[in-house]
Amino acid sequence: MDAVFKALADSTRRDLLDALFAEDGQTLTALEERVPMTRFGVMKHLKVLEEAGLVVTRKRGREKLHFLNPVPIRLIHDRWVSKYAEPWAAALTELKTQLEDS
Amino acid sequence: MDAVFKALADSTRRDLLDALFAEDGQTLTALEERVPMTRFGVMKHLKVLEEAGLVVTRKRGREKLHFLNPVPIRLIHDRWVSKYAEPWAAALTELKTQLEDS
DNA sequence: AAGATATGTGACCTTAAGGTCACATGTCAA
DNA sequence: TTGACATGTGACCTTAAGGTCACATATCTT
Repeated sequence: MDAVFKALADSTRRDLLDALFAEDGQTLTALEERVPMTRFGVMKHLKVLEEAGLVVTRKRGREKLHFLNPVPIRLIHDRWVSKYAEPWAAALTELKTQLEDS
Repeated sequence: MDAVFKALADSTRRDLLDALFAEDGQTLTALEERVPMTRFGVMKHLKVLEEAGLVVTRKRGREKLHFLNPVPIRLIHDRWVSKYAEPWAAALTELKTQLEDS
């Protein structure tokens, strides 16, 4: 899970995930144009995302297609974010209840 | 928001947030004991967390009390995580519906 | 077969992150 | 008011992250 957090820490990588969210299965060359960086930088970032399980790939001839895998984000949501986000929602609910009672 | 992602990227900092989640308002010396590191390392991490808005502090005499602020995590949940997590939930719901229909 | 296209690898550079320490400041308590 | 306690600051070191490039390999196309 640490690898996922670390992967999400870089804005370029989050942009790449956004690009794949908008259009899945893109090739390296296609992704390169979405980001102000050379092909090699993008490759490194994609490797980090892949090793974190956030991106999964498939080769088609000489091309490498990149697909978004939302499962790790989902896991972080369930096992981490919700822990901090839910008490907030609970507090709001309680506040709402108190307001309605008054 | 980038600062929040970067702050969450380090496991020591996540441990510190956990410690504050378990017991809010802890002092630096108290937090130091929860983590295998000198006081100075903890100070740096707390500074990062504070600058990201994840921790808010109050001074009481010579002590500095640290409080967890869940709002940035909530924002990341709403503006980022949910984007990737919800389609997954939607897919599960759809699958569930299809199974029930068959 | 040959050139164009798509991706891979390793070396390399620069900067910043993570961590420690010597030293300094502020505050409490007897 | 002196010593113990809590925190702050700046210098310093080491490692890794982010990025580029020269070069190599694989694949398509004609």
